[in-house]
Amino acid sequence: MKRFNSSDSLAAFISITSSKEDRTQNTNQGYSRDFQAMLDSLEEEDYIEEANLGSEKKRRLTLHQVKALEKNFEVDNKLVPERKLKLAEELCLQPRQVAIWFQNRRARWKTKQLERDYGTLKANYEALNLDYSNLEQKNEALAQKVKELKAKLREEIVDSSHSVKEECHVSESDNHDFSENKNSSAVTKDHSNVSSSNELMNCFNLTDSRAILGNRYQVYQPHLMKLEEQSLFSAEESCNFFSVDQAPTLHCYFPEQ
DNA sequence: TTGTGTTTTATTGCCTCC
DNA sequence: GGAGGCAATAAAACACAA
Repeated sequence: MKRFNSSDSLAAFISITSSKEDRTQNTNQGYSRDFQAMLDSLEEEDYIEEANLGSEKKRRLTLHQVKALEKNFEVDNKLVPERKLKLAEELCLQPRQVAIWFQNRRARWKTKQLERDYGTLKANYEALNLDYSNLEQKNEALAQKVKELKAKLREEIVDSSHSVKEECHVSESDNHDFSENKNSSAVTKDHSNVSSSNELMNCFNLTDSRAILGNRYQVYQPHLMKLEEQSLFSAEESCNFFSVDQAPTLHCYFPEQ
């Protein structure tokens, strides 16, 4: 527990009188010598009276004292006992007053530092928030674009499916002999009937959407199923219709192989 | 002049370190 | 256990609008 001792009162009195000196220096310039003396005596009476009454009224430090303390605080915000005593002596203050001033000054500095940190964090948060909003907008735009492209792709698939059906119907009537006259050995794996296969492939000369479609086989599989369902061709015959990567042949395409 | 909000000085109680 | 730091708080001093 820290308590004042008897020397503190004396130091307080010294502090008070020194404050008076500074104050008169600061405020009473420009008066006549007599008037100045009168003011000095009046103020001295006041201070002595206060001191005699044991008044413990707070007295603000003079500008000179505060400036000196601030300067020392900038050098080091902690006080070692030697520096405290030296400062107290230089500024006509109690060592305790110097210690208290530094303590309060540290508290003020800490508060300011917290405010600065808060400001920095707030600025960082706002910048980050802005970045996030921008990214979110870009993300939404990209999602919209993907949606549009998917819709477009669907349309193209539907269109091509219709055209395949129509073309196949036409082919069925035109090449009726092909499907009827052939027997199981008509289409052989030696690919002898190249010309007719070319014709057939022409029927399926689909719009080359290779640029759009990544995996043609998968994409066109439903069409293949429809063709099979309609019994337009045998399973073997329907093979390889969409293998546009190769020269049009009647090679069967077996994904397992 | 006065009420009110802010700043500064000082106290108190607790904690840590040597 | 004493010295010193810190947080919380009191109280005086100060600033300022009405």
